Amino acid sequence: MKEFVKVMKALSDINRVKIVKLLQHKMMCVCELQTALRVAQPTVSKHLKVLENAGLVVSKKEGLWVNYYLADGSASPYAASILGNLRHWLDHDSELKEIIERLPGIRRDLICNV
Amino acid sequence: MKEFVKVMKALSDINRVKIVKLLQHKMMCVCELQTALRVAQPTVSKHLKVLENAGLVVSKKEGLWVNYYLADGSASPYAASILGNLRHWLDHDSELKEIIERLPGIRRDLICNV
DNA sequence: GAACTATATTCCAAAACAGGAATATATGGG
DNA sequence: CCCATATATTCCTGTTTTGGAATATAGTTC
Repeated sequence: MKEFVKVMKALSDINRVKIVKLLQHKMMCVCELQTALRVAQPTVSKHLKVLENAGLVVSKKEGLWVNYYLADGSASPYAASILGNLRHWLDHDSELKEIIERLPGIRRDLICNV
Repeated sequence: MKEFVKVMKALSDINRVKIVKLLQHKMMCVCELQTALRVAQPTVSKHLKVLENAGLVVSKKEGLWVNYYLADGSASPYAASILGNLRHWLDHDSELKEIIERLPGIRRDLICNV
């Protein structure tokens, strides 16, 4: 029950849903997500923590960056199921489409000083 | 997006999830749910409003009572899908099982002065 | 229509939540 | 070791959410 509610809670914030939908396209680091969502860096970090805790995303530290990926669902059957649904849900959301269009230009090598 | 988040928000409260799971067994009125959940009557009414607004339950006024049923999902594809999953999810939750056991004894004709 | 009753609404207090500024942590390069 | 940088954490503030007490509403019965 608690696990289920945790997944629901994680997806009951618009920015966190956006993050999940963005990660469907490619793995992203915090600074890329920050640019995509136009919010402060700590805000993104905290949302990612909630999502990871619910088993919806996973992180992999790679050098100075932390890359975030969609979870495979093995951590939570609820997360797995909703992630499956979200693969086709919300694809026509205008707010989301606007971000997806900007996505190709959002690259860490342009945001950071690589 | 807003519709999806609304469904997630509706199911991100433990008492509301309990209500959905209880309605899988039978339609119930407010006073029966109140007894089942052991919370105040306005609390139940408000939770039901949130669930109905998300397309997860429907209400039918019948005399002095208002009966609540699981929605058929026609109001929201997100609600429909999650309701489908919830049909088998959480069946082994202990907190929920405790309520289900009490369920046969929770009848409006015993609670109210019919 | 007056009394009763099941439910909804309003109002309030406590708790949880979201966002950003400031700060801490950790990794890489000199 | 020191500096720069990407991310995490802490702290604070404003907002939302939850729950119950009090009240309003609507339907039933007499």
